Amino acid sequence: MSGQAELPRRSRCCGDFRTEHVGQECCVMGWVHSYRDHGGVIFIDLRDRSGLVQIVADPSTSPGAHAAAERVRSEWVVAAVGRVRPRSAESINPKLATGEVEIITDRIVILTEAETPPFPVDAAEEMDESLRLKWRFIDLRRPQMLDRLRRRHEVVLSARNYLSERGFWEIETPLLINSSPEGARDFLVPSRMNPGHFYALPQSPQLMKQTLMASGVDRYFQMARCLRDEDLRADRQPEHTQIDIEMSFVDEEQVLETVEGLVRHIYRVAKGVDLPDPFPRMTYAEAMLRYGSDKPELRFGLEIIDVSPVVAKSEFRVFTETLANGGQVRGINVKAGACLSRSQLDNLQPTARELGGKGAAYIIYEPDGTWRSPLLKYFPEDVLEELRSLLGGEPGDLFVFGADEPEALAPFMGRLRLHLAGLVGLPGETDDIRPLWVTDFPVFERDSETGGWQAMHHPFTMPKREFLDTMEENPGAVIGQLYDLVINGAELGSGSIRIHDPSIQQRVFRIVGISEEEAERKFSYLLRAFRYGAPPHGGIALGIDRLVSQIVGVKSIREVIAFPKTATGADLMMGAPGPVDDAQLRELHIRPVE
RNA sequence: GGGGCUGUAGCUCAGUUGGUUGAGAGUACCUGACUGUCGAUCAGGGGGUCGCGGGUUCGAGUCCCGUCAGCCCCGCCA
Repeated sequence: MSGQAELPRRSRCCGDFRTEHVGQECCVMGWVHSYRDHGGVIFIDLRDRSGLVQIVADPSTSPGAHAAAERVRSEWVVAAVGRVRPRSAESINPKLATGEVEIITDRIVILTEAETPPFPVDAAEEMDESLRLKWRFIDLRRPQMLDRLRRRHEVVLSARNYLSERGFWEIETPLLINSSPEGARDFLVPSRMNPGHFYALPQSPQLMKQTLMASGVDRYFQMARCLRDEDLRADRQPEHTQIDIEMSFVDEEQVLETVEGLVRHIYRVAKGVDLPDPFPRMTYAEAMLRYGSDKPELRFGLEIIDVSPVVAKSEFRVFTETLANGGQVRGINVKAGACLSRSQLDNLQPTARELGGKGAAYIIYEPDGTWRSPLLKYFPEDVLEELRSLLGGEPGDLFVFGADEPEALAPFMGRLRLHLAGLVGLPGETDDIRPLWVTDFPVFERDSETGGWQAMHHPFTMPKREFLDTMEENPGAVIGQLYDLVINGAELGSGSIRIHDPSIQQRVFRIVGISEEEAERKFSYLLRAFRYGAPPHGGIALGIDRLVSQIVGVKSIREVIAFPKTATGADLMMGAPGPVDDAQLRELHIRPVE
């Protein structure tokens, strides 16, 4: 009877049986993946996380096992005791790793019966994601999903090993901390014992890990949960995990070397590939000019090129007037883009506006060497030729242009580049992995609302030495010791060398408009710690969810998180967030507004 | 806060300009048959608030408005 028989001892996982085990007595346990009842002999494919193995129940030799096998249904949990035997040549199943053997059972123990699952575990087609999330425990049974969990484990384990071997200590920092109003919106946790006071869940352990450096920890890491109450995306969840790293007595170069080594190690262990050594580097300024993004996708070209001097010689008013007003015109050579359909070309204009541009113009260099474009009448032949030369045009290419003031043009061209790449099928199916350090980020940027200066990364970023004397004069020009790790167009990590000198810190706070009282209130313990002797230090945080989703080749980080949330922040399996009792609220001194 | 896409048996989907389909297919499920299958096969059966609400119409799965849910994007995410 279900759940009552004495549990036999499992001898091996289902997927591990091979011809070398033939003749062995064995006991396997798992879920009934499928069964084939031939009236006489019954076959059961038994599944655990290692794979499938075929169990055979023969009524002529084991009527008891056969009777149990007759009752069995999909996803029941059973144990089968028997013996490994080779399959006959005709019945070998090359699709199964265990396909050369099978287990002839003389005893089947039904461990648990199961309701019919809401969707099949071996579903060929993709299910609706909300269904998968509601029944996540079934969804995770799918071999593909278990494999992703395993690979995530391998990423985390390999990171732990690598860092530990290099003297990093894994240290946990609190989840209940104080709120700091700038940056992302905090998740708040009311304090029962302190009416009207709240904890916040950490957006990152930033201040705490820097404090650990002041404590002399020297090298720290943590698999850190980070929580932000902001809107979700395919690559953003309200809680995500970072490999959080901080090192003392190092400069930028040493941090980059360490992190590169770590990331190469992870890819070697979890994906079996060797990444370039060293990673290529590009400054922020160059990335914005050539790729229109601070996270360039390098798996294809389609670089952005300034064509202002050339198109200035055309009579196309949109271009010439933009140039006259201090703007620029930049172009992209979409290799082999002349094959785009008429409707795709017509859609460029509205699409460009959706991407935040003023518009997009195009010129086609036909395979036969002739030109085609609505703009042809404005472009003399020699200007076209000059354009072609500048853009490296070959027959069959498509040139697409945008015009605007430089600050708006760069990000627009970046989005346009990715859109155009998609139209011609780039990057396509490829094993290419293109890591990149983007360095030399500005420390300060204009606040779009107030117009004042704010920290681009965070206010603890150390400006490069050459800007230290003069940073108040032109904050916008100050480059920081700031670096992002980008792989295939995704930002996988971000870090910096931090300010450890209280006087520099004070000046930076002044530039971003944080008063001494405010700084003392928000960052009290860190600033206090630094007054008592802080080492030079820096670090980085790598997003594990993004890293793993890239390693296993999925678009959304939800595919590599066991229990992720929907775009509205709901957990469909557990039904969170949900209402709470009035009594709970009273205890926390909270009353709903309304 | 805004834009786009999707919503029809347990699951994946089809469903023509609104009317012969009193809502279909495959699969899953249930019953029966079958001793070598591995997407088993064969026969039979049960199963639907067409996301929800309102409207237009003689008539709505189909058209209109609203709403809910999921997905993608913008804003947001130091």
